[in-house]
Order: sequence, then structure tokens, then C-alpha cells
Amino acid sequence: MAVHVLAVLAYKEGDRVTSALLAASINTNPVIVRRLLLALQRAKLVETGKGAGSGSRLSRSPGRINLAQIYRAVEDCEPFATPSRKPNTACPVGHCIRRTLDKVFASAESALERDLEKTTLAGVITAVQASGNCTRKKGH
Amino acid sequence: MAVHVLAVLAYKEGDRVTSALLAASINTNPVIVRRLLLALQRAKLVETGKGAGSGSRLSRSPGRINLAQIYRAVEDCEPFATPSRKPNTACPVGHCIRRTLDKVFASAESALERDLEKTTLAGVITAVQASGNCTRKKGH
DNA sequence: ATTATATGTAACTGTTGTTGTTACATTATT
DNA sequence: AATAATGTAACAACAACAGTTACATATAAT
Repeated sequence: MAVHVLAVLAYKEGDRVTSALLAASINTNPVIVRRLLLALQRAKLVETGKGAGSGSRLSRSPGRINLAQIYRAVEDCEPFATPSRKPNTACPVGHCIRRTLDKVFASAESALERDLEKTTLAGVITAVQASGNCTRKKGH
Repeated sequence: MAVHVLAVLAYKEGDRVTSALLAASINTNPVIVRRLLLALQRAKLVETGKGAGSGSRLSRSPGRINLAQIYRAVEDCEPFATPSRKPNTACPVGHCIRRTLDKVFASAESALERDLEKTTLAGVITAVQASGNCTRKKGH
């Protein structure tokens, strides 16, 4: 979803786009978009102005934004579930397995991010444009 | 959590362990464990018998089970969120971005799995055993 | 055979996280 | 000053998951 927002922003390169417009594009509520934009601002991927006639725009060119950056900005927690209950400390496995698995999962996640780094926002956009009959200009 | 179950099973190599015992070890309910075991059975990672004095055991040695297999057995859906609402079809980005992102995410997930493949269940166990003062024998 | 034991499964509850919605204070442009 | 936009809070709706209880079924032990 974050990628979608940024892709629309990339379309309007340089122009400031309001959260209302972005929300209409991805068919959701402006507040949802703003919450997303807050995370993207923190990651310095977008710049957002406040007053009338303002809105958001990319803070760099789409070629300089990759999906790993977006992933890190938005997905704050790990993709692996952490059990709600504490493991049984009387069990030798239960006591220490978490620390071990955390290492393994950190490695796996960094492998995932390294793969995402290979795709830039610009790459996504050209792929979208190339993928068939979606050539109509934006209507809004 | 699934890894935890399998690690306990690996400890008792060959022995059949009941879901009640496994549940006590990871501090949860036997039914939760059984639901997990169903998935692991489907993936041919464990064998489960039904009657009295029965239970579950690994279907291969811990060295021949890697975390990617466990991940695939348990995490049936992708780690990437799919938006609930359909994108606005009037927007050229919204219309085609899903197909594009699916490819990218599939690639990222396979990178994740390739990394998980590098760690076997046996590797997890030796790491757990090596990680400090967790040397007490299992109490159950 | 009968009994004891363990799984498979259904139905329900509770919790958590996410999305969506409304409302409003704040801030910048015009 | 008026307008238009964000930031943010509070809450409802919803889905996903963990947990619980209950019970039918199947196997092993006696």
C-alpha cells in the first residue's frame, strides 16, 4: 500500500499531492494515507507541507528510492510471529531458543531486504507501464 | 513456535511425544500444538500416531530439516499485506501495480527462504545448547 | 473385548493489530 | 480573515490468531 502511494507520487513528479487525492487513488480514507505519510516522512522518503495548496511529494527521484527503504519505513516489526506467552523456563529448549531464533530471523530478514533493495520505485513504475493495457492517463 | 515444537521433538529423537507434553513445554494448549502438528504432518516433517502411548516424532533426522521447510509448512500466506479494498481502477497505477508488486514480493520471499534453508533444525539445537547456561536437563 | 489414552476437529471466546471513520486543533497559503 | 491542508485523537468494524472446552474417533494395553 505504501508502495502504491509512492508510485502515485512518482507519477506527479515534483508536484505536491494532497492526502485526499492519494486516498481517492488507492480507494481508501485520507487519514490512512496521512498515517502512512508520517512513516514515510520519518524515513525521509517524502516531504509534506501543511497549508492550503500544499501536500506531499517525493524527497528524491524515484530512481533513488528502493523497496527496502519503503519496507523499513512502514513494516516496523518483524514478519515472524513472536509467541504471546513466555516459554516454559523449566524446559531447556524453551529457555534459550528465542535468542537463537532471533539471530536466524534477523539474517533472513536482511536477506529479504537485500532483495528488495534491487528494485527501485522507478523500476516499479516502468514495470507497471510496460505491463499491458494500462496506458490511460490519470483521470483525477 | 513451530520451530520450538520441532526442537523439542528433536531432543527426544525417535521417541514419540504427546501434544500434552509439547504444550507444557511451550506453555500453551494441547490443541494449539495439534493444529501445528497437522501442518507439519502435511509437510511430512513429523509423523503422528493416534492411540494410547503414541504421539509425534520427527520423520527425518534434525540435520535433514531446515527452517525454510518449516516456514513453508506453517506460514501459508505471504508476509506482505494485501490491501482489503480494491484499488481505484480509474487510476493507471492502481490498476496494474498489484501484478507488478506480486512479482517483486515473490522474489523477496524466495530470497528469505533461501536464507532460511541455510539453517537446519540440528543447527538450531547446537546453537541453543551452546548459548550459555541453559544446560539443565528437561524436567518433564 | 474393554478400558485408557491420544489425536482430530468443531464451536466459541478473547486478544491483538489493522483499517476505516469522524471530529477537531493547527498551520500555511491565498 | 478565509480557505485548505495536515496532525492527531478517539472510537467502531473487522480479520487473524491464540486459547479454551467439548467430544467423536482411533489405537494400544490389559
